[in-house]
Amino acid sequence: MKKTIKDIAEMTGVSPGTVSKVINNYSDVGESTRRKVQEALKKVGYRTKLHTKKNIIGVIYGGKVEFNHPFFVDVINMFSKEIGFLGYDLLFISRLVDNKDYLQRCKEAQVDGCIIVGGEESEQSLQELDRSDIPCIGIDIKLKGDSSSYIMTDNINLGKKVIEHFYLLGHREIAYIGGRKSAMVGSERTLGFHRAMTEFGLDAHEKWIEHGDFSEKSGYQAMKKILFQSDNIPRALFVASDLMAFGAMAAIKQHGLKIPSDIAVVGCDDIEISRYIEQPLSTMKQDKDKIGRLAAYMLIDQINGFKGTSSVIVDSELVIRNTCG
Amino acid sequence: MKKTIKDIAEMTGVSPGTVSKVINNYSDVGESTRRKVQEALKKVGYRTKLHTKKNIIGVIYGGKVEFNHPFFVDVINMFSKEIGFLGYDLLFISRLVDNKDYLQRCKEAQVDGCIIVGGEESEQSLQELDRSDIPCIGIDIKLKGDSSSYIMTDNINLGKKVIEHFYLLGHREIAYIGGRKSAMVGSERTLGFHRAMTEFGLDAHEKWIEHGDFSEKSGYQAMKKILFQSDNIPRALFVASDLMAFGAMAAIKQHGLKIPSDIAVVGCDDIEISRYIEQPLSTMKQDKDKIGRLAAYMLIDQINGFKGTSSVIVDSELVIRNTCG
DNA sequence: CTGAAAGCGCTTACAG
DNA sequence: CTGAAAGCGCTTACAG
Repeated sequence: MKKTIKDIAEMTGVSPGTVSKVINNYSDVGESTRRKVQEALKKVGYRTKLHTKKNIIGVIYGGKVEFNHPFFVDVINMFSKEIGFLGYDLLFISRLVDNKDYLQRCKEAQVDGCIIVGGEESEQSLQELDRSDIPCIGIDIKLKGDSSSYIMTDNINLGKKVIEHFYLLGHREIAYIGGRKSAMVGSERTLGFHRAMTEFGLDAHEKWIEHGDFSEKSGYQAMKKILFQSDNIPRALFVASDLMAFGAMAAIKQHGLKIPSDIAVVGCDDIEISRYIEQPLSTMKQDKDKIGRLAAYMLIDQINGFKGTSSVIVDSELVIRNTCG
Repeated sequence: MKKTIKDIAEMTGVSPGTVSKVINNYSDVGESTRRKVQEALKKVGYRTKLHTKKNIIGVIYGGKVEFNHPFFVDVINMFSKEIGFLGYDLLFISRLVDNKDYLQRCKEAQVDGCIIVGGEESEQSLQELDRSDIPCIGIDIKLKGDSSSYIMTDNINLGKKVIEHFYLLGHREIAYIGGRKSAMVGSERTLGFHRAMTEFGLDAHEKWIEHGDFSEKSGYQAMKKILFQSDNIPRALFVASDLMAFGAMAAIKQHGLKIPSDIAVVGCDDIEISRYIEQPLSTMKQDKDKIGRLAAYMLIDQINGFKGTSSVIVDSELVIRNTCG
């Protein structure tokens, strides 16, 4: 049975007008009355005619992530399938010229929850959304809000697995191309690299460490720097994204070096193209299907008020193809 | 100034109750009254509180198209950028188990317009949407409704270009793998193939013509059939999608034949992977950016009531890489 | 801080 | 087929 303001008023022994004021966040309501009414509203799941449940999930791409991002597109594909089965549609909030307020847009559209894909923890408008009471799930971005959680690959351990593999192959001279440090994903992979190097007693040669922005081009430029700045060349290279690895491989070949005999390369992500390219890339596979499915179920749990779900760290796996021993 | 039902009533010299009835499609209203009121509603752009403009575009994937479809993902990416600039968000309507009614979902969500991506003209729920008064743009699907238009590559001419290229290369024995005939895109490419063969005075060998469903696997199976069913093998192969071409190439290689020296292959779409694979695929490139941008502007024009925009046929271009002479 | 009451925008059973 | 009027769900200026 649909509840009205009047019902709530009766339940709480208060006038309909006062209930209306609570709903609309008027300031002239006593604190205890407000709480009492809010509880009742929540209990019966009160919704005004304009605010019926919309069954819409907001999707927000942080930073410079685009729609056709080779990693996230597969994550979101699986996410959309799972959440579609549960009756939800996906509202992709456009990035606007004037740095639009995501939170406001989500409220206008009355989304039931949000998924935030990539981007950086420092982005103002993402933080606002994170801190709001809209349930949010972050993919590769650490959300901290009370109604938020996130899913992220164990980026520190990921680095360790790569270095371990190189170590067992006998490589001691290892180079590294990281992503943007401002993104948690970037900084953690870098941290993982350094920790692993220390753990295996290897020197992280400063001239062999560069950073890009996860794009193919930036990987190319970073590798160029490494090859030109240093007198000797590394024997192995760990790159924090497959896209950057493609660029780095191009730079290596241009330099007249062979992969993997001169330099072994391991990327990170396992995007689809990595399997198809001329020389299929060895890479740290992140389980895109699992991440997408997890995100769907965690978000639904948040929406339904099962607070149990905290954040999840998923493991990664080395996929050996043709670019490392 | 916000108009109410009362204003409309005064404008048309009718009671507010009657206006309400027109708005809610009650049947007991006289035809002339109804028209008069509807005109007034339209003129002042009447919207009830529940029906303010939402600035949302519905996105519907027809048939089995998925979110990460290598061709459409780029089209939609460009579309979303353009339409995002104009202040719209994108609502991806989920495909539901019980063959949900797209039209109803679009009305509930009050989308301002729709883009329908792929799929087949015969799909019931797409037809309903097409025939509704919601502005729709079809990509690779022929919409016929009064408020609809579509964008499609010139698939007939596309076939001609491929055959012409083969012809000039001296190939006379040409095989063809088409897509689903129930999709306009599929049937037109097939038609284009046959017409071009006739035009160049070539025989379309029945055993060299197979059909898949645009997927990689179906291309593989189709090529297997062609290779096993026929005594002699063709010298050239035209495949109606890049994905099917990948499968066909695998089958050719398994058969111990070389591309392009034994069989020349040309695909269709120019998806991103085609450039990256071990043996980069020659293909008919469709201008994804242009299509995405066109779709955005045509849809906005429809929404704003500029009926001028009819459907658009875009041209394609042969991109020669390593699989044909 | 709270409620009684006027009012808004809309819908709908009913009379003609 | 049409309108006067009761009514619904909600908001809001005002009195206390």
